[in-house]
Amino acid sequence: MNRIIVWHRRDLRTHDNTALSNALQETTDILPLFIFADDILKQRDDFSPACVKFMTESLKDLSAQYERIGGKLILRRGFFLEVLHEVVRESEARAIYFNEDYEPAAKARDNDVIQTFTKLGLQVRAFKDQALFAKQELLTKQGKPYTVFTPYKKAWLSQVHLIPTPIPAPKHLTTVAIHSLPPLSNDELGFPCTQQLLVKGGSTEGERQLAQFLSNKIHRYKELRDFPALDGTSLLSAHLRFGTISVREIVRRALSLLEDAKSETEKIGIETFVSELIWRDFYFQILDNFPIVEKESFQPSFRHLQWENRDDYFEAWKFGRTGFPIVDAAMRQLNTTGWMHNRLRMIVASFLTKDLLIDWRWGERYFMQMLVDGDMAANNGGWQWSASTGTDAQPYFRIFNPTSQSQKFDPHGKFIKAFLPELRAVPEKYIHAPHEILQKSPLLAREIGIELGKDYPLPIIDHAVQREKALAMFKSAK
DNA sequence: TGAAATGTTGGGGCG
DNA sequence: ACGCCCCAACATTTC
Repeated sequence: MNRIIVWHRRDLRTHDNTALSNALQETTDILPLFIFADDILKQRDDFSPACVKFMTESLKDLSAQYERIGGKLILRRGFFLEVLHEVVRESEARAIYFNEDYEPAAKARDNDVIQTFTKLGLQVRAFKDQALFAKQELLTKQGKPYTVFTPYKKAWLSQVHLIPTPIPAPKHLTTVAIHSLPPLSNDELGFPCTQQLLVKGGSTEGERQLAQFLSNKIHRYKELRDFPALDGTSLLSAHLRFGTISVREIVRRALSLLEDAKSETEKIGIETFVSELIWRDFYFQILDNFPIVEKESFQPSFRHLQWENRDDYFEAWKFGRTGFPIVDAAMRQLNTTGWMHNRLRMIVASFLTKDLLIDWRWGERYFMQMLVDGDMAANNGGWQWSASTGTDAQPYFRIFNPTSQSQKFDPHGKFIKAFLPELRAVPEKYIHAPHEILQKSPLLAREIGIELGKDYPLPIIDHAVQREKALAMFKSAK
């Protein structure tokens, strides 16, 4: 019997899937498996309904892909090890193949699986798939993992020729008939989702999104990506999170566009986008090589910062009631759509940590509970960067001014007004700091019919004051 | 992948 | 004509 279980986790596609294509080199008798894992669903509070929704949509698409080529995706629910035991017994498979993961809990689980089933005589193999370079493939001259992005990026680019050519989806395989659950919904999984997601799951959708980005948007990526009112970003984050697209495929196509780029801006657009993918690899290898970052600041000197951690400020931040329009609009975008523009993620993270003086881990967890693309490595890396506690973090004294960030990146308040309808009548001049209407033009407030402090909150803090407090907090920790 | 504070320069008003 | 002051614009330093 030459039957291989291909255990899907965050690689919900059949094309250019390393574990699957390796299995197919040995047999066409494939048992594609996905486990709705109680290990995760029951015990973690950092997995979002939005993620679950994207995942279930992606599983439907994956299921259809397998059916098209003669196979069948087997869905099961339970604890990982128990389900794997069942499936191994029922299918009489000789091997389990999967794509490796870099989160501490997942690594522990996978080691467990390798140990357990190797002992039972199965062949268990883990493949690199979600990253282009991972683990310790790129090391400094001293033989240590990189902790600074720029030299990491240089090393990454010098090895770019090693990235394997993507493998097309298989044409045919067969799956033995064993029991499979019907696709489960958000409600059935205990994660009811009320958000209106901007992106749909599934690799069919991922490919569509990618094609659109590469043909229409990547050329102006550098110019437009910082403006949340514009559609300048790739919107591929959730697809990358669940592996509904192959990152190798993205890089290969981006680089081939680079070869025949006509203008300098076009080149820079493509390079900037690839650079973002390098950040993604960078944070995978940080989490893998320095797993302490999951729980603690990377910088030892910043592990005992005296955060104020005021609950009332945290609530105001979460629900977009801080009185800083750009922050509030951003948080409402997150709450209602499960996604937030990258520039805004930096603004709200700086605001939470350096204006509200709240521990970055509170924000990190809230993002994981709300984001459709929540990925531990990237989310943790981003938060630690913003909080100045991480590898290659911004210096602690680099503190965003929420109002000037707003003026710079949402100059007409178009994004703000899209998510804060109560401010629609506020003129451009005041949209970034509406409370100034009270001091500078009290008549205007009546004219536009808005009562500040009631219809929209007054600023809950004074940026200049909080900035000084943040500087003092960091200085005393040093 | 900042912002604020401080320093420098140069033009224009003015005695 | 000249020095002085003011201040905007820009540059540099500091947090």
